[in-house]
Amino acid sequence: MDNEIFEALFEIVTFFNQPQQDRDLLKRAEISLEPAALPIIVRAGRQPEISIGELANQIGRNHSSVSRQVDKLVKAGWLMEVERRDQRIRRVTLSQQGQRALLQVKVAREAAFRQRLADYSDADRSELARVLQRLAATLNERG
Amino acid sequence: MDNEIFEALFEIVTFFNQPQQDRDLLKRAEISLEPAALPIIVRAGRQPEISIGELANQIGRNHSSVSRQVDKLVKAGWLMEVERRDQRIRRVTLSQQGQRALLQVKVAREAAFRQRLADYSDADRSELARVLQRLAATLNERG
DNA sequence: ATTTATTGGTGCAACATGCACATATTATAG
DNA sequence: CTATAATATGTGCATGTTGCACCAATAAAT
Repeated sequence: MDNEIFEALFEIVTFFNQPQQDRDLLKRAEISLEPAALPIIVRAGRQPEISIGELANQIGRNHSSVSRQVDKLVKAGWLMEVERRDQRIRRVTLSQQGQRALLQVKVAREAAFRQRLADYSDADRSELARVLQRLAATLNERG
Repeated sequence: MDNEIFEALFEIVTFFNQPQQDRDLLKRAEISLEPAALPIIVRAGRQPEISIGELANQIGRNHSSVSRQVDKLVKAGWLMEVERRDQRIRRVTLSQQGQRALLQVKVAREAAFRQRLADYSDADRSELARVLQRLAATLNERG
């Protein structure tokens, strides 16, 4: 049965992994943000004061690459650097502009998604919300 | 409530979007496949006889880039070219080797995922499977 | 038969990435 | 307290990937 759960999840995740959607989205929202930057923005939104190393680790790119991407995003005003307690660690947080951008991305994604749920009754939605929320919480435990 | 559904999905999708996992995975499975090639393999698995253009559109990269990636994957034996009915269109399908690789990736992802479900009872799993399968089917309707 | 549209391949310049190494800071050992 | 090790990031450089503009081949439309 875990197999079925996983198969379905694989389909769902694959469906959402369509950078083309994000491009159109960013264009429509008139946000001048390269799609390559989105993973950084998303993670900065989930985890304020995230460090270069944590970003690199989560996104799966070399820290040097992430460092240079973050340079750009800070310069462009999407991220803000936080005061350094440990001087080695550069931590960044979404700026207000960044938060607005992330929100717009979510809203646009949601709009595209909402259409697909047309056939769901209120009870269906309620169940879906409950099940997904638990799954999200489970996945985010620990690591 | 749709908002909550979407928030949870966003979290779940973000969790799975960790290329680092795929790297480790491919290494453990001893599959010499660059992570950049995975989206192509995955989509070829979902949609046999997929064309360069469809791949490019779904993955969000330029067709020229995809064309060159596909060159490599064919050369390396992961993909097979299908006989051309329309001579303009190059269609590819997973080779047996490619199918095995995709399966291994799924199995490895599943193993990492399964650990997280430790707290789910059989009933919980059953419900999760049912709800996710319906969602996956809903998302895959039409285009 | 001619024109138009579709599909994808190629040269080229720009950008992004990883590696190896350097630097700065903090933690640890003695 | 000092010396050493560990951590976190930044930089130069070589390599790889990407998109753009254009071209060639094929198919569809007029």
